[in-house]
Amino acid sequence: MNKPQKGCNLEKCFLCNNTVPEWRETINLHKQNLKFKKGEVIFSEGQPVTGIYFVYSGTAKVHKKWGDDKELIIRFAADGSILGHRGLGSKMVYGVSATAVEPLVVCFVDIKFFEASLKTNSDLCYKLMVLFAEELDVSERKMRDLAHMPVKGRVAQALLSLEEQFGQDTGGYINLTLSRHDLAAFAASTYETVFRVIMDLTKENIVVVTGKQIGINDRQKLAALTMGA
Amino acid sequence: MNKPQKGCNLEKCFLCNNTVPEWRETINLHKQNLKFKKGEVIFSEGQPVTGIYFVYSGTAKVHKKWGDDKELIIRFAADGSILGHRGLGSKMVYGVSATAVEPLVVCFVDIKFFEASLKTNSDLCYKLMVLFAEELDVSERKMRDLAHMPVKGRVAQALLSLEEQFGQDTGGYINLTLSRHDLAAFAASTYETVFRVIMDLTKENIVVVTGKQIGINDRQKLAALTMGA
DNA sequence: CGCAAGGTTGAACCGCGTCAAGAAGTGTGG
DNA sequence: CCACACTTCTTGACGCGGTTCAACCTTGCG
Repeated sequence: MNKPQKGCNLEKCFLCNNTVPEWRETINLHKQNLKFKKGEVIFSEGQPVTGIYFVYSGTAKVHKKWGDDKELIIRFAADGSILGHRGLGSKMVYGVSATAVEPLVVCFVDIKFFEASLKTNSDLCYKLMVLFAEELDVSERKMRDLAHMPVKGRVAQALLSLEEQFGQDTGGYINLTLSRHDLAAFAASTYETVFRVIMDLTKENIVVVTGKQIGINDRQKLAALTMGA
Repeated sequence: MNKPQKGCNLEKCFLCNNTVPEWRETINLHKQNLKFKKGEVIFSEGQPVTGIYFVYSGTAKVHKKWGDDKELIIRFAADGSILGHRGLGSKMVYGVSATAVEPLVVCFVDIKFFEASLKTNSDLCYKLMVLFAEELDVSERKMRDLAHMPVKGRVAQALLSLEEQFGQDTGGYINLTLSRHDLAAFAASTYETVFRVIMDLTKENIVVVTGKQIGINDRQKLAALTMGA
């Protein structure tokens, strides 16, 4: 058994986790652990693809720009998530950006090596393919929501999915502190509108707000706002 | 060389095309050619997954419902496209519906057999994975467009992508006759609004309309409407 | 203490979805 | 071949949801 793994936490690494033990030593030769501070950019839309990242700890937002001052947050990547996997395929250019929203530790794997791993390790490839299928499913649901769901529903949906992904802290608040700007970008709306919606939800006792923390009181009612599907 | 292939057009079949020749006979045992008339449903959102479809000829829309009277068309599947591949993954339920918009001939492959093929044929699996990566890229771009692009831009985008996918007929019109309702659902808007936008574009000499046919005159100006990215 | 950055609120504007109603096609049966 | 019903097209008016702008009010920080 090869020891330190350069700090790699096997359970959280899609690559390590889906390959035979004999490969791990080789993998470690091609891995690189990286840290990012809050706000730091991991990679940017339009950049040539260099590799793929596995999140060990912290959180990153995956986002896409519109013009100079608008963005849409596609998803958040936390423990165990993969970043930059859309760099596969033909174009070899990142289609999205990734930025740390909480201090982030990732494992970087060179794209060439990752591609080679996929081609030789069919189980890894299959798992990744299934992951893609699931992400596509989510993505298409979101498209429909964006097209037809009013803002209040989108905010509700955003809060629910954040709680589902990050759980709650000891106070019952969603265990991710997000700037209101990010929340707006995630709900595909504007700062002011999201502010007003959250205020509404507070008055209706559906959510509780303390500073930047948001907690969900009435999941039932929140979910009702997302109906129509 | 095994002959008829039950009518399978190898060049257009992702499965046949990405597997070794020795497999083809086996594949043919698990294949089934099916025809659908315009308007017929291939599969529906929420149905359990039975298999995967390869389009030989004709066109289908892939769409998702919102409430009872609204839908969003995610994409169109034509020659060589795959339908129902999102049925992979864990849920085993179609997340979208597929409906023929032009008389359709498809090849149906049982999901169990397809999964087995993917697991034994790593090249096939890799190709599908790359296909997913590309679809995800498109899907995420569309999400951003839905969030930030005004209707006129989305119609422009819709027309450009339709022309790119289907080419033009002898008269220079987009080689797919689409009901205005479908066009609206594709541009994620309403019948009336799309009507007005198309009228605008006609007045500006950017597009030409004859009956249901739509032709693009000025790709430059259309593309300009989609800018902001 | 003062300035900057973000939070809070009001008001105006406007894109576009909705409704309604008439015109123009399309089909069907007598 | 016409009468009738029915769908699709076309256009106008209206109003709501949500973005935008701008002002004022906090809070943190050097």
